[in-house]
Amino acid sequence: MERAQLANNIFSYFNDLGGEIDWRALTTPLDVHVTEKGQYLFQQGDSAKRLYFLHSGLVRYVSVSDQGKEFTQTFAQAPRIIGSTRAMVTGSPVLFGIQALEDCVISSYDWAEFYQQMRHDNAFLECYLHFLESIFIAKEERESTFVKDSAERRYLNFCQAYPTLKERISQQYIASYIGITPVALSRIRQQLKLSNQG
Amino acid sequence: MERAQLANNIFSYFNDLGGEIDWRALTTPLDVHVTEKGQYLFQQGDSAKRLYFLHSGLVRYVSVSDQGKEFTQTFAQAPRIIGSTRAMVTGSPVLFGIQALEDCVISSYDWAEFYQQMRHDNAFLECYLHFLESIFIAKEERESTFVKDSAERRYLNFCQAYPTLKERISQQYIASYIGITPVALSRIRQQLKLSNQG
DNA sequence: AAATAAAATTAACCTAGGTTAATTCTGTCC
DNA sequence: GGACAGAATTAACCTAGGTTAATTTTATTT
Repeated sequence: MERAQLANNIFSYFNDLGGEIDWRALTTPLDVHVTEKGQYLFQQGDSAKRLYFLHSGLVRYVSVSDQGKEFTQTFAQAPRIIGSTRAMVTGSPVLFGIQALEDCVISSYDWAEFYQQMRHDNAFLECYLHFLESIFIAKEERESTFVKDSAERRYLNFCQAYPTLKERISQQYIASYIGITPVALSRIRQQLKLSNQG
Repeated sequence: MERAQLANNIFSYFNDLGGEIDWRALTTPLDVHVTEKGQYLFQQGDSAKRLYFLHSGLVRYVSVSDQGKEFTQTFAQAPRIIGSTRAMVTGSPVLFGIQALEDCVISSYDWAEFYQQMRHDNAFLECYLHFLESIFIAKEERESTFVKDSAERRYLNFCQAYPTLKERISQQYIASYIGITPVALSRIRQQLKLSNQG
């Protein structure tokens, strides 16, 4: 894909958030990354002060606990902004890695430069604001499902919310997304199968 | 407290998020609410399309599961913006109630009007954007603690992060904030006492 | 198609935290 | 200061999900 084409993907993604953004102020060069299935765009602990955009493919945000257990925070499908708001804003190391679950085309801008150039555009600020609102709402819903629902409910919710993802993602990652072990997920699926047969 | 004084509290809170906001565009009238200890500002399921500001006091965001169990999402201390971003943005009923843990003075603006009047001010957008970034980051950290840490760790984290809150809040609410029962929290405290004595 | 590796299932056992209920402690109201 | 209510503790028992390990299924590679 051409660089100009990639940039256009990003521009129209932002515009679709509800604005008429004037992109002429943007002169920051765009980087292109091709990440193969299984590989990491960046690892937990890295510095990741860039705004990434997933043009094609599928990734997961993985964070690893002190005890070495992997936990999937999010799945993200193209086309979408990806990356760590926290790392971009605070400059601190990322709390999760981004792993490609399928071959991906990803591009990126340096966030500080991007924001410096675009912050004077009202339409841009409004779009970015809507983006932040949407990811906040998603996190809030996720928080609620973790505390209120059983693992079985969380699995059913996932299947209902992401019927297509369910087919593209291996079960171990679904388990790590709903916060249980693959063994427990298998058990739950077994029980569901039995109870559905009546 | 005078209405003008209350409005100034809100203005300077926003300004402190890093901007020079021109508030002259704002003509929306401000409402004043006085909420006594134990009372609710609004209940889960209500429509809450206002931007609330907590001038004094302490509240918790409470959501109740289908099985009738209470869960505390957040504690918020004055001075702070409170309310539901989700309800303001989507217009859907709130997923949590706000309960006063101490007597509170709260004021509010209709969000849609407020935003309509202020959205043309770049400095305002930037400040609100920083606010959204900060609440998103807080949620992300909370998500991570829920999945990675044991209840004991979560309790210790809470005590370290909010040493003063710990004294002001009854244990049952701390338990519901870290996602366990009061009985379990009591057990954990007991174990900590024992292990600290060596 | 055979060989290998990775993923999913199943079973046996274990543990953190839930549940219920009795008991003590801490207010706060008259 | 006595009486009552709500909060916290403790104990006994229960359950969802973790752990380990053996077995089968499914994907990859040659």
